[in-house]
Amino acid sequence: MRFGEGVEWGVHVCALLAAAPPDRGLSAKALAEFHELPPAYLAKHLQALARAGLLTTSRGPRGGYRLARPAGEISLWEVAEAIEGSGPAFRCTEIRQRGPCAASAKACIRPCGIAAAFAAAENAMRKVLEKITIADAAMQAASAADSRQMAAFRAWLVRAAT
Amino acid sequence: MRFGEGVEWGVHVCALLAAAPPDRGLSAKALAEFHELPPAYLAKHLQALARAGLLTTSRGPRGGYRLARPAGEISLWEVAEAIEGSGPAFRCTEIRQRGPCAASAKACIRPCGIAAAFAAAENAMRKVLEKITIADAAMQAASAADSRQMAAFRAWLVRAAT
DNA sequence: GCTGTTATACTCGGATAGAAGATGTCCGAGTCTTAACGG
DNA sequence: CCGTTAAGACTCGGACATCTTCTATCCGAGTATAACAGC
Repeated sequence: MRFGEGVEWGVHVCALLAAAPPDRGLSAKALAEFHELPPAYLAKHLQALARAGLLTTSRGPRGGYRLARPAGEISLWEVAEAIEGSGPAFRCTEIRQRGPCAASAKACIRPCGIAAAFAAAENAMRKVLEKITIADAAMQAASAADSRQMAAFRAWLVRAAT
Repeated sequence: MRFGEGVEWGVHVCALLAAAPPDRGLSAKALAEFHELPPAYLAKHLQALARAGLLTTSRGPRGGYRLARPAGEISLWEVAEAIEGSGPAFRCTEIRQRGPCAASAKACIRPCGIAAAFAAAENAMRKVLEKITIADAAMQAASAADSRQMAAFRAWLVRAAT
């Protein structure tokens, strides 16, 4: 059970976009450069975020990505789901209905208890991630940075927005 | 983010072993037959469970697997971890330390806020799964079964223990 | 000087390879059973 | 009739293929920009 690498990238990128001026998009190339990520592959995940409605895109020169909603209204769960897909983590294949002692189909109207347990666990995880927003992540990152890093960040922003 | 198929198999198999007589092991072949699972592949997961100390093995004729502990002391989390591995679901690669605005190593003594958020979410899921035991799963399965299925199960048990 | 047009460069978007992990299968090592054999 | 022993069959254990998913990359489609020519 593991999250793909793209989830980490997606959250960091969204936090970066939250700190950028909202009237101006950041290109995939700039976003990749900021974290030294492979530009083409990051672009793939950015497309997934755009398809999910978390980012809006502008093409052409001075185009790029920006947050589709205020950062406080985008949860970490939405980002993870946009990149990883929306299926449940535990997929019950109903093996109780197979084999020599198969349960009758009538008895299987209620979901399998094991699947229900994992679904409850996944819900608990989802609830935590739904309560944490991109704004929270950006705030934490900003508070952890010293003045030197903040100055470097501002300088990078104006350069990336050229 | 998803659990492998082996986790489902492992939990079902452990629940089955919980219902079997504790003085007598069940072979991998019998366990596979019960759910119509590929025997060789299920054996692989059974080995993982044995390595993790959840099952004990006996070789030779009339050998097989049995629970190493009472079913009420084996949690679903332990089963999942034994099969999937113990690493964290979200692995922070510290991309904040890379790029033109890299955070200083000194500022990174405290863990990344994003990684902490995902770790908290994973802990929430783990806590739920730690509270649910194999005994609970076996009980639910038994209560969902009708009398016909219970009779078939008992008949299968004596045949598998031949 | 202003406006319309056109060429350009920059951006996203989906289609296309490669690597890693999960899935599935096989045969050898080990051991308990069992039955034959000798005492 | 009993103890010993050796063969046999059954079991687990790890090494060996196959396949899906994740990772990584490239080139074409589309658009705002900016230069340029005409008025």
